[in-house]
Amino acid sequence: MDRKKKEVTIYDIAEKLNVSAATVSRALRNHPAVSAKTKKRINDLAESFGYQTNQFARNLRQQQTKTIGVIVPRLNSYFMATVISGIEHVANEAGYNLLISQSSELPDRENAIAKTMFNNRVDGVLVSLSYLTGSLQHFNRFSQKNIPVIFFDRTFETEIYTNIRINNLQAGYDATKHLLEKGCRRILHVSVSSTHSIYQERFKGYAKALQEFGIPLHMDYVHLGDLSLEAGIRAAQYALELPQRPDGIFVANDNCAAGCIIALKKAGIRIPEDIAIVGFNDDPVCRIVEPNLTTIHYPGYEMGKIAAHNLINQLSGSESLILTQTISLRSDLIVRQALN
Amino acid sequence: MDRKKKEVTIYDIAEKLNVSAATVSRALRNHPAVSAKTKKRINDLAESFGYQTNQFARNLRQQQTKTIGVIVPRLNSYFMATVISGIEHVANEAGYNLLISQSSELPDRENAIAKTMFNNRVDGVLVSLSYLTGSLQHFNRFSQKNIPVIFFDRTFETEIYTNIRINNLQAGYDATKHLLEKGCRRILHVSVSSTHSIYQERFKGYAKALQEFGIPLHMDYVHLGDLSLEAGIRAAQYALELPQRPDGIFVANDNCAAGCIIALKKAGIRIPEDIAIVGFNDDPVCRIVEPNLTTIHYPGYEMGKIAAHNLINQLSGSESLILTQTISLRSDLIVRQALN
DNA sequence: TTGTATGCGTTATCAT
DNA sequence: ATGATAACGCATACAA
Repeated sequence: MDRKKKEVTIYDIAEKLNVSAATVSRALRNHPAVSAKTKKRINDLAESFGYQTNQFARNLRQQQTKTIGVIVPRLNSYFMATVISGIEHVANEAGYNLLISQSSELPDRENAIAKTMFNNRVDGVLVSLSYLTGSLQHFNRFSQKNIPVIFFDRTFETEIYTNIRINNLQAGYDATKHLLEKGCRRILHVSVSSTHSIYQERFKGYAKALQEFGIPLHMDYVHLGDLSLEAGIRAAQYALELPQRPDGIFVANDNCAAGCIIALKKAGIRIPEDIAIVGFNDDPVCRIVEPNLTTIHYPGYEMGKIAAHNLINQLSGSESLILTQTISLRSDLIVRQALN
Repeated sequence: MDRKKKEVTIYDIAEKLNVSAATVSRALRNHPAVSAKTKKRINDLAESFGYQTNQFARNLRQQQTKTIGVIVPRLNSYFMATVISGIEHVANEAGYNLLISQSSELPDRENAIAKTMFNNRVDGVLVSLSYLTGSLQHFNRFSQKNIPVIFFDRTFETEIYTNIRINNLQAGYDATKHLLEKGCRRILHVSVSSTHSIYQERFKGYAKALQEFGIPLHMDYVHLGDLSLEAGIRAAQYALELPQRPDGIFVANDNCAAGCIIALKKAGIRIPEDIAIVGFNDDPVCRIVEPNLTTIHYPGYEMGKIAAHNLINQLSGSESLILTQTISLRSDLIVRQALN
């Protein structure tokens, strides 16, 4: 390894200044039990030496890494970028680093990432699950060592971890009710075949709204795909092939809704006059697609901040008992498709 | 720190098996100088103990982290997600971890991130710069310690680092020439006020195409913003206020181009009949906006793979000399707005 | 306020 | 093929 030069250590500084390494160590961390004068001498020399603390030695000694692992299904959505910004904001302030990885919606990748992060001794983990993750057992390794794991957005029913999400039932209800109030009576619900309750909750909200309006629930009016833009195009085809064409569609994701709109318009359907559409997330695409998409605003940035806060609290808390809970954030309907 | 249980170490295994820690260490790493029999005994016990190597101790000892830092301006673009996927693909295969951070286009954040990564002793760094980064001196700390840094996409002219980019001049030329061939004669160029040559190169390509067609270059026909969707809307207003309304616009980013299209259509302009538009990147938004956007396809995934490959080669290379170079990837025009 | 001594868990060197 | 030992750089308990 001839590439790396020798590092400057606290011993080098100590020797030069005729103090002990312990004092240097303390001074560098601004420990109160060091005189202002020595602190200054030490810090000045450290600066001029270009000294950098060796995090490994520190980690090894302190048994903690000041690193938080973040596992998300995909990095390429506006929503995720927003959540991560929120996480970064809080983590940086508290002096934590982030180790970010994407599972690409692959449960196996998710497992591999969890293992890697575990081996790298992250202090805690923030996770949004892939669609098809069927169990949480790959996170057992963390819980066994009392390493906190918090799930956000794509969560899974659990007793032992904290979940942070929005009230998906309410959101699904609001979205569907909006369509009903606009006069829609045959509402298609486009979602994903996922193991996560959040999609089931959105469906329940949909069902609840229908029920309130005395409209029977038909499973023909529930179409499952992968919520991609392409899936939206397929959903549109499905909608048009239905014996009774829908007059409203509630899509569980904006990009998918955009695909839907495009395909429907290509088929000569007028939006929202013939079919009104509501999406989910409040992605920038809502303002690009025409007509602009009515959607559920999802507080991604806040979710990220809250998730990080919560995790860091658990980390710094003296409590050995981790209190698990479900935190629910508010989400609101944003109306954009003017009808009538 | 009562949260953490005591870790299992190689000593625990050694003691139980009546061998030395050195042997355990070797066996765990599959070192040839350990008999198959002992290897098996050790690995079996390690498994049942739930042993995990302590990366810090290893890092401390080996003076390397097997971690690559990735600094990007923003995580919320399809393009970046694609590049990162490419990086991850290669890094994972080679056993490297990724430390990903976004500068949010803030040079100060970029500097802070670089510092943090440096302190965390990343083995190497992959960077796409923020718009306003004016110098590369915050990366000096890396070069001083012979830690390789590679820039991709948003690069800066440099003699000491490797740059990976597309041929922006050619791309700008292709985009503009396409408009010219479609009959446009007053072409507005919308870009960003950035310190990076990539935008200057695109501009040069634009200028070169104009020249070839014998059209004088007017700086009134170059509009600088921040390439956001909103900037696109502003650019559209600018275009409409020009004494001679443009009949073509070459925008250096798809999202911005989408904003442009939306605003122009709202003003009653027909696209591409009145004004034809070409974007840059081949973002999914190209297929959502109407009419679909003609653009430059940018090989993000390949760029990510090449960047990671190159870095890892430098890392594992026995060469102490790092050969800096500029790698140029091919990019192609994708025509979507059918005109005539 | 400062110093001494030790351990964190691993790996490399040198013996055996 | 295996073992003993030192070293990586830092932080802490304890002593002074």
